[in-house]
Amino acid sequence: MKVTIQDIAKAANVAKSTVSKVLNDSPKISKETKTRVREIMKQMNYTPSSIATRLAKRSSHNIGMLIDMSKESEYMNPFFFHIISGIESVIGPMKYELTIANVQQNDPERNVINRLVRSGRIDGLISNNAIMCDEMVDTLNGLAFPFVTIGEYNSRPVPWADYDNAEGGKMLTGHLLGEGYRDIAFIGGEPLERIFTKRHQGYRQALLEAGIQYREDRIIHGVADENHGYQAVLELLKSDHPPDALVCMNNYTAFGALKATQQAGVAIPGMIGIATFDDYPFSPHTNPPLTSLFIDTFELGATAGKMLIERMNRPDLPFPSLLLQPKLNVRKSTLKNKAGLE
Amino acid sequence: MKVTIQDIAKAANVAKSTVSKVLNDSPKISKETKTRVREIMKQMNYTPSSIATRLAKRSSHNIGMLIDMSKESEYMNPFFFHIISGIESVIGPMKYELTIANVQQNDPERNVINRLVRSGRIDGLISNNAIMCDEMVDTLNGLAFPFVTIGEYNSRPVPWADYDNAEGGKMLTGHLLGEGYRDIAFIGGEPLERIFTKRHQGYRQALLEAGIQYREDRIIHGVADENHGYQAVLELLKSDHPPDALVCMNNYTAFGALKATQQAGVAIPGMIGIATFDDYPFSPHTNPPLTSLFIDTFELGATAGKMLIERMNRPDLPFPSLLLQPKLNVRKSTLKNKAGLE
DNA sequence: TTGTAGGCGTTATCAA
DNA sequence: TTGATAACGCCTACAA
Repeated sequence: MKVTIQDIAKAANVAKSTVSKVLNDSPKISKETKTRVREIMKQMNYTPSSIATRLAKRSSHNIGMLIDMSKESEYMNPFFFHIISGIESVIGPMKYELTIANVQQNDPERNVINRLVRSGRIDGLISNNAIMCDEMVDTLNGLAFPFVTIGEYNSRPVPWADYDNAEGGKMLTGHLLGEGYRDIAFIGGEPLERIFTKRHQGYRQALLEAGIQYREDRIIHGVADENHGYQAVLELLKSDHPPDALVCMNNYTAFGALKATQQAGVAIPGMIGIATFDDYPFSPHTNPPLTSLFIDTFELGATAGKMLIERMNRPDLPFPSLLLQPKLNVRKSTLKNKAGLE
Repeated sequence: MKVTIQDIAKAANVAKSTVSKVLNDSPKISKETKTRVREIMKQMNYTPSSIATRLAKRSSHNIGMLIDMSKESEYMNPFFFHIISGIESVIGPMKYELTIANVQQNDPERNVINRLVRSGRIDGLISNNAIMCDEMVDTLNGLAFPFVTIGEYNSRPVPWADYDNAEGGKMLTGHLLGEGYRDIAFIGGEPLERIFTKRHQGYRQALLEAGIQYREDRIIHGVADENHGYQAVLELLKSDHPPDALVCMNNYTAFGALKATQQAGVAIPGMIGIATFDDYPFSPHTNPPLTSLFIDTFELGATAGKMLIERMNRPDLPFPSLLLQPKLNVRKSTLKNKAGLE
């Protein structure tokens, strides 16, 4: 069978409490005993049972990450690996584990809480803000259970980490303005989406600062996918006075926009500039390459991880929130001034 | 504090062993007691400690998934979410958890084994074959520990699930031949890579079956990334008799190939056909859209999950292995016969 | 510096 | 049908 602390104790001729102290490198144990016991542990290939340790220590040393397989996939998919890696990069060295749990869409949310939190399976929780809901937040806070949201969350006191979407909207729009575009449409996103609101806000502010009239009819709401991008832009280009630039909610929207534009025979970036949120790995590979807003999702994960650990250590501190800065990757699709040069 | 089985027992005026039996729905407990105890559990908001349960049951009810943040990211990135989702879709309903662990590259591999396996943290393991190595396999098998590899593994007895890369090679090459291409180069992949070997084998067989001479100099080895694809194809196109079609190791290679081809002013698919392994989400969005080989990575994950569970239940059965079939998504980049039609 | 005894929250084995 | 009691494998006083 598995070798236990008892076996080691017997083999070393000491009490198991002594072995335990060696395990935890207690200063009360003599150097000699330590080395001797360790030697034996090595010989017998002993690894302490983490489950027993956890039971005794009353801590699972485990962090949970919520995903929604059914719904989030399109949004999370390209970032998931990096986010996970980021989280793992900070909690791994601290000997924490990462447990991934799927949260059913219509399943009463409490289940996750019971399954993960109340059962003591995890000591802390990281979740996408799209999965989180007020009810869950209240339960979690009621339990004084540490958690962090990836993505801004405002309707409740929640610690979160996010990229500065408003600033991102400003950056994209500002860049387009700087290139000389003047009539910029915003494609994709539903009015009530948290993420849309922020991005749109930045867009609007950039216009304001440039002294350009904000036009409600330049905001084309809709699902942020290729099809909507395509349809929306097709429509726009048919109008009498089409915009001369587009800010797209994400790369899929931008694909649709590219397709529609090319189909309509409108030159990019000469006649129209296209910029987009979310720098997917393939943004540089479209035709023309897409100017897009890069967010370091590894860093985002790492930040969320750090915040969570911090929160677990000092639950008394106020809810923190952290805004990371995106980075604009300028590519051909918006280089009006150099159009045709390359 | 947390409410325990003891508290419930007291409140219900029964022994904690009775409560335990209610928890496990033992047939030896009367209906009345069951409902009464359950009522109290609900009232007191009781959730059994999963750690204590596990200690008592000697099972972690937890499955480990190995990742290599440092190295695999490029390969795994686009598939990771789907693979995880697939695994979770089968183990989740069985109340298993999924723990993600990062395996350090140069770290003596044993550490993972100790940390995860010997410590009893997990009951089963799923790993990419690129992370697995013979030493680890031997240790795992020596421990009679159940595990499954995603990706074929042949140098040791290992249960694995994979897509049929040889068949994929045949499909891509066969499709090109069917379109009338005759001189097909294979771009990317190192001779010793397991995955290259298989894909190349299918490529070769397709040529054989079509009665076309296999030419060693049509195999352009190298890292499967954009840069190599670009350089390799640029070189090829400069030669006196360039190939009239390309099979690329992955989408990045294909990007490079596209770029080089366009730069050289060679028409796709009229003058040259380009097809690639791995249907990334952006394959349809290149210019022209890339014919590529789709693999259902959700299904791959699910299959690995099922195999692992099966293996944990009946460790006596011989090592299974499963080959899933890829699907060819034909797009414009290889439609020689319809070139210019669209 | 080491050992003894009890506890962590369940389950499992017997008795009752 | 229920209840004591001893595991499970480790940790933590407290005692020696």
